[in-house]
Amino acid sequence: MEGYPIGQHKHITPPKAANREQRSEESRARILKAATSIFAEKGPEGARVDEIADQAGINKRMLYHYFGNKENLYLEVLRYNYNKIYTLSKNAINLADEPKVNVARAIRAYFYFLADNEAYVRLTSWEALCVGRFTGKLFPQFFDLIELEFDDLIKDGIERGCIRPDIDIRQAILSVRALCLAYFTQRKIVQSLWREDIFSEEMLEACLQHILNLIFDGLFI
Amino acid sequence: MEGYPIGQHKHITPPKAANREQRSEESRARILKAATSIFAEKGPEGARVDEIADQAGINKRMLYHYFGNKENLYLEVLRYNYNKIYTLSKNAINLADEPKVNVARAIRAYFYFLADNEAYVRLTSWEALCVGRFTGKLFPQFFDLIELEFDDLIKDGIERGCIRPDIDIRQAILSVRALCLAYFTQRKIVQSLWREDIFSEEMLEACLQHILNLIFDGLFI
Amino acid sequence: MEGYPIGQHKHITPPKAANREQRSEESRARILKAATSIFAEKGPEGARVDEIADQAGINKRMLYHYFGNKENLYLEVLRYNYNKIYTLSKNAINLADEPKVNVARAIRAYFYFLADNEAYVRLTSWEALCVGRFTGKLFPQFFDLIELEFDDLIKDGIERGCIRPDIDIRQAILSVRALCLAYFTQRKIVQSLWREDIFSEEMLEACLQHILNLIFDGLFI
Amino acid sequence: MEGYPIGQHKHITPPKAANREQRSEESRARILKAATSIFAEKGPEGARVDEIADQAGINKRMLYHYFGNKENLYLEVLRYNYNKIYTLSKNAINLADEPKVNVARAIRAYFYFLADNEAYVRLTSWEALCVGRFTGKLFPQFFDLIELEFDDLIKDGIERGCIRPDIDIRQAILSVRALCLAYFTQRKIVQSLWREDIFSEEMLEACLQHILNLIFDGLFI
DNA sequence: AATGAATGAGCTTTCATTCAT
DNA sequence: AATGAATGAAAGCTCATTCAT
Repeated sequence: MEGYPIGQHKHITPPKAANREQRSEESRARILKAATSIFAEKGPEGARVDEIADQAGINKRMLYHYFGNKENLYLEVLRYNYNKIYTLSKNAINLADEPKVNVARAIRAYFYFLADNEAYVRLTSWEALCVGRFTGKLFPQFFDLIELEFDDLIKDGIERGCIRPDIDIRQAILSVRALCLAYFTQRKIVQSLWREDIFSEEMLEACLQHILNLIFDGLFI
Repeated sequence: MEGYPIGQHKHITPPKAANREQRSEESRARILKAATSIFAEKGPEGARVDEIADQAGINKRMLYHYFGNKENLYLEVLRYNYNKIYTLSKNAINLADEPKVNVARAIRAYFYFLADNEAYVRLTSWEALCVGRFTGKLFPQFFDLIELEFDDLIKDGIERGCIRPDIDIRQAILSVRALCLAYFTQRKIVQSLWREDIFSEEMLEACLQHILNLIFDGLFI
Repeated sequence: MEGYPIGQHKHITPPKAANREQRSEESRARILKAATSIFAEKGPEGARVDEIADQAGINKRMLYHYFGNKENLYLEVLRYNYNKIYTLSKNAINLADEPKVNVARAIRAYFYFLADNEAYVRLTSWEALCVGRFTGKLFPQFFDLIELEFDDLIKDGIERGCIRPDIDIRQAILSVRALCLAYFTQRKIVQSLWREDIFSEEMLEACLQHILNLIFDGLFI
Repeated sequence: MEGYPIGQHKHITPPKAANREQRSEESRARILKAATSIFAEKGPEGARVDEIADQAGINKRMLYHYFGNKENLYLEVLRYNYNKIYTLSKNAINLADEPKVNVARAIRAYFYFLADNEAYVRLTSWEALCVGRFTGKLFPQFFDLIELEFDDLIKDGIERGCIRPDIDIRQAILSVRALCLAYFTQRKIVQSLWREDIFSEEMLEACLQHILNLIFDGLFI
């Protein structure tokens, strides 16, 4: 629609084909983006194919051309969004650092990722609820990866004597995950209870500190 | 519901009206029960009125007679199920005991309530996601009530010097809630990761202990 | 519900039966009244049996007991309301008077009857439209009666030389009927066009005069 | 609808888009036609969407695609049919002619329009009855237009001394309308009373003459 | 005579998906 | 590659009517 950058449309040998491919890629991306926002907002059952097509600005038929059907599109949306967090967790850990530093950094990274990615937060929530009805088979795989990632870290912490040796790693991960997600899954409810703006820098940081304190020291003295 | 005044329940002539009313009440209850299970399972959008009527063993028309429409039925289901936890929380606290004991008892009660009431767990999850689309105005009220309940308890704990004075009560409640719920909202996913049966007595108790440890001491030494 | 008037329940030999009959008659009447107003307002298709029962303050089941079904109730309503006008037309004509006086009196009686009986006006309108779908076989009978009534009057007028001899009686009746009905069938539309209150005494009289002028002299000079 | 600019309609390559648009327009028209006949026959409440779709030979879904919902379709039907008469009334009056000629011509045009457009006759009747329940807001607008149209004509007649000066224009219009409509709204009833075929040329002309006589001279001598 | 509970058929409307170009 | 028109199955809801007391 915006046309080609001037002087570029002759560069690649079979221009039309390349162009087609490019536009095709663009369409796919637009669909995926629209689908992400709508599936996140309304869930796999509430989302309407028409609405997605509309928001993507493409013909509904193309959506079927690229993604087959609604369920498959939903799956693709999940895959697309889950990949984001995977790359994230990879960079958070550096075994050269102290365990506490690593854990704090990983939690911080995760927490702010969630703050920035409402769609991700909601998609995982929908999936947790729709397990068995609408896929729900994708997330466990990612959980496994994360467990793998943290496994070494926590074992290292236990060896170095700074993490309780009786910790169940899976439970620990689940707990951290739950603590971080809570603010964002309950976003609107929480917002209505708090007086302040939850998404202010200070508030987010305060929440994160609360979580870190809890992880490191518990609520009781 | 109010029953007969004591001493009268053996009178021979069964009042016809009462019988009618009783059957009506029974039907309402059957609908509510079926609706609870199906709304919990499939959410407000995924649930089908036909299915609810079928499962309740009544004619769909009666459902509309008693509850007006689907959304209102959903609301009634929420009300009905939320009331359960409200009465629960009322009985958990006894300010004569030590704060730690109170907190442990309240968390335990809450945790096992969740373990026993999958429907409740799922209903709150749906509501968190559907806020603004399908009601979502009911839960905050209950949250308020719980906050009120715990407020005194935690303040008492702070005064007695066994709870960190810098604790934000609302965050603390949110965290405890999140930690307990996590096992059950992620039920199926978790189940697929754990080898053992999550709902075995030992496993449940282990999970609860993990949460209590975390609350009392954190993960780190 | 209000009980029997004190001291009266022993007067008539089989008291209960008489009373029953009386209450039964009362119920029938209440149903008929409610049905009239609702059928008039919403037509045979728009009317709801529930609404009629509600407005009559009786159990829906009784309505079926007394009238069999909706269509039959509708028919009974028509019969009941058509009878009113029949008795009316009987008293309007007196062959001793001059034809012009008779006609004026008959039209006046008819016009004011319509003004007072919105239900009648609307019921005939519905029936005209629903002919073949919901009865519509009742009105023609009444039309016949009226024709009979007027026949003599107009023939008399023709003989006496004050009515055009080439008049088609049936057309004349139809025209008068149409002219009178127009104000009331178009009631709401007309009301929205006129500034004044259509149902004020003066306005009604003015309309009637217009019709009489038209009948006696036409619009043109 | 606007057709191709003259001289272009023989171009060979049939533009695909145009073809599509054409088919779409055709479907819309088919729906409108079927809806007209069924709404006219059974009224806004009695008409069934399924029946309309069937008669139009299209899938019910398209009906909703084009017209949104039943009520809106009904409105569109009214608009479509009311337009016919509007264009009619525009051409009937020519102030160069004598008032009597103009009035006779207008009435004649109107009368035969009604004879040819049973749907129009019935639609206005339904609307008069359903005012406030199903729209009923469209007709008054057209009445206003017609009033405007005739206003000059009748004022002219009064000035020239051939129309009674005390005539209320609105009443006159209402009366003429009522007289003409009567034959057709009461069509089936009338038919059952008359021996002859009402829609024979002679009969129609006789009815029209009766109306004109009434307007010009009244029934009485 | 009177009633509340119950029903099945049918209504309007919605949705994911496919056809034809 | 892209599109508007079309579809059938199913959803939520309503209604006249009957059952059981």
